[in-house]
Formats: sequence, structure tokens, C-alpha cells
Amino acid sequence: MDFRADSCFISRRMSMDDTNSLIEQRKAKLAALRSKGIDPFRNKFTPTETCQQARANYLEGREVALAGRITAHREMGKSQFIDIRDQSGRMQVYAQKNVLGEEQWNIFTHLDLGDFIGVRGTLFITKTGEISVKLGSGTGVSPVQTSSSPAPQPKTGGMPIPLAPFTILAKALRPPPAKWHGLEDTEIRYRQRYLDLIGNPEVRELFLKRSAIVHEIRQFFHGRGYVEVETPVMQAIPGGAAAQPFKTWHNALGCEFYLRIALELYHKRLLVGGIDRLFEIGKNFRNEGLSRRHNPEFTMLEAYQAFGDYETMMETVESLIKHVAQKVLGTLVIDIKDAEGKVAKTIDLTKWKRAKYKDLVRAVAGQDWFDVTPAERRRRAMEDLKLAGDIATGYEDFEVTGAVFEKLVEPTLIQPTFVTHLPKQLVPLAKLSPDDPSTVEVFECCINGQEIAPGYTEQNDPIAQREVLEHQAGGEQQKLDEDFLVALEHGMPPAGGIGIGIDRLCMMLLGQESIRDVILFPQLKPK
RNA sequence: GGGUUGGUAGCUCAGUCGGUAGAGCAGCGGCCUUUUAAGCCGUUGGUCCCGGGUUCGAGUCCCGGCCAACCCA
Repeated sequence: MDFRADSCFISRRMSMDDTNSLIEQRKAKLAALRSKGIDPFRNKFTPTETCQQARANYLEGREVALAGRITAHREMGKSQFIDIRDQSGRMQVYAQKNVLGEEQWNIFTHLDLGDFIGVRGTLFITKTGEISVKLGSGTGVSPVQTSSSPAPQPKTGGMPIPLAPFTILAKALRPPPAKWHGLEDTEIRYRQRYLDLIGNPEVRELFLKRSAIVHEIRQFFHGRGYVEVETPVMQAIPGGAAAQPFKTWHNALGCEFYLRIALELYHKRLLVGGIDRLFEIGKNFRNEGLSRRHNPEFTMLEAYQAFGDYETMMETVESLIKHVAQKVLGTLVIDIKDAEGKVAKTIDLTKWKRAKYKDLVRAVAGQDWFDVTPAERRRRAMEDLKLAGDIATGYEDFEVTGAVFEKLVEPTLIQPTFVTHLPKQLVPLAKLSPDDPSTVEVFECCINGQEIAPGYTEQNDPIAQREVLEHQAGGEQQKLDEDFLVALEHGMPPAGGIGIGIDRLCMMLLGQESIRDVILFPQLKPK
């Protein structure tokens, strides 16, 4: 049966039935392939190398087998160019009718964009200078051995290169996103991220970089003797932060659990247990609204170092971020672009400033800010500083100052800045500053107007910690993590700790304004 | 939760004052053996987000809803 005849039949039938569609056409092609005894969904194909490796180890006439998705085709009569793409990159494939023969040519020219195929042929360079694979040329028996080329050999224990010039590996029944516009519909980009990754190469690059960032974070901590740990996501008492948790239910135990909102309290148990340097990268869950900067599940890094303090951890944060930027971006100077793609601001990670929280607040709210009465502070914040909409009636005094900091100071901290000596009420798990007991030994690392990493000298006094947490629990005993307090009573070494929101770190390093653009599958309302 | 903007072919988008639903690309057919946003000729394809309403007539106007982006809380 002739493929072309099938296609004609398909076209006629479709128009008659008025059920023509791109999907129906592709399903018909699938059926036509099967009727010829071709399996359009193969279990396996073993390429000799990746597209990138084939390009990097170019040697005219070297025989290769590659696998990838068809992303473009240019028909030239009795010859045809197609592009295939694997994770490493793109390779052009050149097919000629007289090489393939009538039947294979017929099948090849009816392949669709989006299909996965394996190809075999020899490398050559076209008139226009592009490295390409000439389909079906070469012996097709065994890999070509070259003395000069370090070309990677098949990882199949010396299996020969496949005989067929091309093999259909997986038929795509739906068309890929547009050729050069890419996919722009934000909703489809987020809901069907795979289409975004296929259609928008820059998106794919971005997520590969996110992966590299996480990898380099691990490298950094391993290099400093830290141990990577895993602690419970389901917790009976969600502690370590002030946030609304998600609730779930364990059938067999017959009790409620919460999804964790922080990693901290379990990490401190491990400090008690003698794990002196530890870190964890994992999901936290907070039952809050969604925004450009908030996703209900987000990736958190926490790291603790026994016998260190907040100074130790400031050095750690600075070194970590420099390490990651240098390794992944190759630079410590980052351009942040606006919506039009112009450089809106430049972040210089070579210079890190330090400033005290109260000094920064005084600079925007008046030198006598901390000398006037709480009532006067509230009046000034709401009237003079025009923050009426940001200050709830129930706010305590430190929260009023907090609103001033958050609205008027934090957004201005574009260059890396460690804000230190925060009011003690803001961080109940940190130790007091000896020089100013109304503050704690805490820093907030702010970059690009966002808080990237808080860190502090961890509270290891079980009696002081119990007082603070009991006060915070407001007499609700079930909210008190008694097991954590018992752990502290067994003795926790002095330690410094940090937390870094990985998503926000990626936003900063990759110049993205929305958290959804650094999360593969951001939370959306189910449709 | 509130405001603004948007939802039209597989994709990117037009659609005037309310009067037969459009383009480019993709698809399909034809020509073309080193092209690359290949080219040339022909051609198929629509739940105009959903539900009401106004009207002789609604993609367009009105009301309600869904989803998204942005801003605000």
C-alpha cells in the first residue's frame, strides 16, 4: 500500500466527513504506518551520542546515530532537511530520495513536526556551513573508529549503529507550538509547561540553569563539610515560622497532619543529635494567596552550622551566592531586564553592605522614630509616610515599624545588603544581641528589593526558648512543640542558621520578575 | 478579596458604526536534490471562553459566570 495514496484517501475522507483536524490527520498517518507493519512507538533506540556531542566532535564522514524530536523541516523536492532536537541541542538532517528509495522516502516525507525519530548517517557540512547528518550514508554496521576524534562511543557494550537510515520512535498526535512565535499564552505555558519547553528555547535554558543552581548549592555545602538531610514534610505541629499551614489526614493513624511551613525545628533536633553541619533543600507549603512572588509550595534551603553565629552565616550566604553566580552565570554582575527587555538595573554581587535595621528605618522615617511614643509612631506611619493601607488596626508597635521597613526600605535595597539587629519580636527563635537586648542577632540578606535569606544565631537556651514559644502559642498548649523543647533541654550547641528561598534566589540570579517563571509547574486554579 | 486588561483557526494575531469570520505560519495537494523563518502555486480548517439579555440581526452592546496576567489588599 502506498503511503501517498493513504494520504490522498485521508484528505478526501476528512473533507467529506467534515471532521478534518490536525489530530485526526495525524491519527490517520499513525494508522497508515501500522498498516505497513511499522511500530510508531518504539521501546528503545540507542544513539551513539547527543546532537551537541556530534557537533563538537565533527569529522567529515564520521558515522553517527542520533535521536530527537523533529522541530523543523525544509522540503527541497527530491531532498529534504529536517531539524531534530534532543536535550543537548539541535542537529540538521539531510535526506535524499535516491538514497532512501521510494518507499522509505515516502514515509520520511510524511513525518510530522513533533515526532521523535532516530537517524543514522554521516556528518558533513552544507554549502551554508552547517554541520549536518546525511541520512543513510555510511556502512551502518559499526561505529567509525577515528584516532584523532574523541567521539563518544555507544554505551551499549559495542552494539552496532542501527541499520535503518531512520526509525520512528514516537509519533506525535498533536501539533507542537508555533515555529517562531513560540508559545505566548501564559496560561498554556504554565499548565502545559512541556509545550513551553518545546516551543521556547529560552525557557528551557532557564530551567536548566535552575537545575545548575541547585546543583551548585549542594556542591558548595558538601565542600564545606555539610551533611544533606531529609526531615518530615508531614508534621503534627507545623513550627519554625508564622504561616498558615495546609492540613491533611492520615487514615491508619487516624490523626491530622500539617504540611511543613519551615524546616528549622527538625534541623535543630539534629544539632542536638550531633550533626554539626547540615542542610536540606525541600518544599515548604504555606496556605496563602498567590502572587508574582508567592507560590503555595516553594523550595527552601536551610543550613545550620554548630559553633557558628550570625556572622558566620553572613559569610556563608555571601560565599554561597557568589559561588553559585560564578559557576552558573559565569559572572557576579547581573542585569535585571524590564518588560521591554532593556536593562533596568544591575546587581553587583562583588560588593556586600551591612546596615542595622533601626538605622535604615530612621533614615526614611526620621532620626527620632524610636524615641517617640508608639501612638505617635503609628500616626506618623499612617499619615506622614502614607502607609495607612498597610497597617492593620491590630498591629503591635513592632509591626508598625515592620511595615515601614517592608514598604519603604526593603524595595530600595537593590545591591546585596545584610540588614542586622532586627527587633526581637520578629524572630522568636534567635538569640538576643548582647549590645542591644531589644534586638536579636539576626540578618536579612536583601537583594533586588527582596528578602533573599534570613539568618541568625540560633536560640539554644531551652528556658528562654520555652518562654518565647509559650508566649507565641498564646496559651494554646497544642501549638507548642514540646518534643522540640525537650530536645533543646538535652543541650544544643551554639549555632548559626540560614534559610534561603530557592525560587526567589533563582528569580534574582535569572532576572525573572515572576516566581511562576522559575517554577516548572506553578500552582494555578484547576480548570 | 477589590480594580484593570485579556480569552477569535493548531500557533501568533486582526476584526471599523451591530450587517456573510480574516491574515501569516502550521496542515493538506502540486513543483523544486545543500536549505535553514527556504521559495513558488493551489487548498482545508471556527462551540468567536461559557450562560443569559437587547436587537430583524451580536465576535462586536448589556448582565452573570469561568480562567489568566498585572496592580492593590
